[in-house]
Amino acid sequence: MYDQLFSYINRYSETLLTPEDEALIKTSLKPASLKKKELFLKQGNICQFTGFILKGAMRQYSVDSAGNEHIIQLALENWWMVDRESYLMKTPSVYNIDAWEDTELLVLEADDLQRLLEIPTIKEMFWKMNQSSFIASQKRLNNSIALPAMERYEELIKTYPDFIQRFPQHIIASYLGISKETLSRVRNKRIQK
Amino acid sequence: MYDQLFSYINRYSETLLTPEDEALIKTSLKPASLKKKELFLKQGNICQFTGFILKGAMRQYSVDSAGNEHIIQLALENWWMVDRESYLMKTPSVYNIDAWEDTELLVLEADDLQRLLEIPTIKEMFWKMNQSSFIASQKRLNNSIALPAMERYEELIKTYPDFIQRFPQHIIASYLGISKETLSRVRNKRIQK
DNA sequence: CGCGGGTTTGATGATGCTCAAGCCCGGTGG
DNA sequence: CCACCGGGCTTGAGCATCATCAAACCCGCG
Repeated sequence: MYDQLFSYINRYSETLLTPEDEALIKTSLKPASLKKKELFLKQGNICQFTGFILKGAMRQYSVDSAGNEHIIQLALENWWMVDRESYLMKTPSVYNIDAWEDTELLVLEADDLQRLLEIPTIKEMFWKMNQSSFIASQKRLNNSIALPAMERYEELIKTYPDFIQRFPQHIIASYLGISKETLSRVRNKRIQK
Repeated sequence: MYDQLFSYINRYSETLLTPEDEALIKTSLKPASLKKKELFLKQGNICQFTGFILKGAMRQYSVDSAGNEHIIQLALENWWMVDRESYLMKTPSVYNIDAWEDTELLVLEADDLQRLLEIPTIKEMFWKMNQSSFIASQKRLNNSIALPAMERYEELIKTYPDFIQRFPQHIIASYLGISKETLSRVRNKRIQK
């Protein structure tokens, strides 16, 4: 179960984990599981855990005043899921996080994270993860202000083809910031070509 | 000149910079200046520097196939400006970065950054900066898919009131992902209330 | 067989864009 | 001192994109 995490970490870092590192990781990250639609984080609560997805699919989303969901982030196996702001600042979150499929996780409390960051290999992994999260977020932002619906969809297919397989279209639509009807029509037009 | 940077760093970290740290910083970050509209990074080039703004105002933007500019990021005094992806991966950038006002900077090459990161205080500062960059970017993304034009403008006024003072409206409009005409009309409606 | 979740299709309308014109204002040069 | 110019802002008309609402369809499952 932990091997999946270890090999993930080793892939992101120059120096491999020592057995002692692995032992510390095992005591810090605890197994958890979520049924489909079960909440991992509820709007208004403080995000207690960072989750590493072993198996399954999750969503992070906000709910606006009209009750519409807006998908901020989707995540599959070997992704980290957390509301960083709430987790780090211990402030109430404006987002919900839930499971879209039955999901197996390893979860990490904020205090334990601090201990883990003593391990250089771990620190390096999180460092790189932060970098790439920011870069990805900035790209998506650029797409969302610079590209029309159709091209945003094209981009998504190129960048995260798995999402299309694993999430229904109305989720994908929300992730792209368009309505499910518009996405449906966009897909029709694509096929015509 | 460097004092401004030192006090910025000290504000972001628990432990203060030592005189040796400061000496290393001085040899790593070099003064530079840009005239209004002068490019700091040109689309297609590799981003060579991270810039710390001592005085002035900068923009980072993409240009779409129709020739329209889309503002990805605005920055004022005590902000860092860089295309992280290009800078770190040494890949050609899809963005332009230029000065909107005459600007004084301290610039840092990627290799020198690695040396600086040996200093724990510096590492901690960049760590926190990465975190908050990501959080800010995610918030802005959420706004851009969840909120209509008017509310996005309200958010901007709350979050970065300085931007409104320092940048003309057509820049603000582009930052919000709307046309300058729409922003103009939005502002009219606001005043009516 | 009926139900629930998901997708499609059509009609209608809001939001925001484009294009074009005019205005305002602070230079700059005659 | 005035004319003109450029950059920025505003306003209006027409239009494209996309959202909303409603209905129908599809299909896997109890």
